[in-house]
Amino acid sequence: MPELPEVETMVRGIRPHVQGRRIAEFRACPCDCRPMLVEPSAREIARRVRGTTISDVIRRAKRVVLKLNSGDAFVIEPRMTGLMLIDAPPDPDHLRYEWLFQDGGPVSRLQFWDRRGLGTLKLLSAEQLDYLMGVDQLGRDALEMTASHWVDVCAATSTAIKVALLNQKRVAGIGNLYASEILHLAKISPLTSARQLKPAQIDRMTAAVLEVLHTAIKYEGSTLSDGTYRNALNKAGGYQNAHRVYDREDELCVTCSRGKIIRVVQAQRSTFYCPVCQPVRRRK
DNA sequence: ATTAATGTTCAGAA
DNA sequence: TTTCTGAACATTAA
Repeated sequence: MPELPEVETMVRGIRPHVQGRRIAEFRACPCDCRPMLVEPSAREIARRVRGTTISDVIRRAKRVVLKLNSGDAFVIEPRMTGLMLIDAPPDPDHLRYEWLFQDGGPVSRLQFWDRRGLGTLKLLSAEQLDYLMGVDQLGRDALEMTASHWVDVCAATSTAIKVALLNQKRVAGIGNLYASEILHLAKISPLTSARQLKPAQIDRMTAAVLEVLHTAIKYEGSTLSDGTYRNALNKAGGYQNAHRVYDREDELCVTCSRGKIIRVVQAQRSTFYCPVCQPVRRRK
């Protein structure tokens, strides 16, 4: 489920291990497991990156970017179940691609694991990366959003605010889990039309986005009951214990202690909220 | 034993 | 133009 906090955790976790390292080899999973979207071909990528050095590791929305001193950059989208791991124990079922570093010392590895195989890996030129970094293809990063930016985003659509938060062209980085958490903290009904949000609500949402995402990063993301998500050292995150509404249907609301958390479906995704704290119509 | 659900993204239809 | 639907895949729960 990597959303912004999980991808940020991946980036912070792998950076000290791979920044400045020379790529001895890039290769697809040696067991030739299920294919995954990769551009160009794995063989062509291997040819282009052999001997280059990873100059920087950054996050763009929910993607991991490995910048190379050649100007090219790897862009990895974990999507549902992708992981970036450092020197992980062997797991031929989940390993998709790996980078080998030698640098004169013992071999160490960066690996991309993906249980479901929905993730993608691309090698982009500097020009292609510039395009990806702009706000045309992906919106402004959620951590960079000010109240004024949110006013613009909300004015631009009449869809439900929960659905708008998931649109990566409007704002980049928020996914299904954190959208529910943010709206509960902000005391906004997920069913409210984005355009109908009052200034006070937008202010609360602005603060809630930063509070929820920064706290989730501090706890190294959420590992759900299926245990899929892991940090770069293959350890589970801790933010799931702080979830206010996500996957807490029928539980008592932690804020008001009166409402029961309910689950509804919006845009074919589960939304969790407290009908007492997050009434559809604004109070007073 | 089938069906629904799960984190994300995008092509194609409405 | 914008918004909605289904598919990509693996695994688990009902």
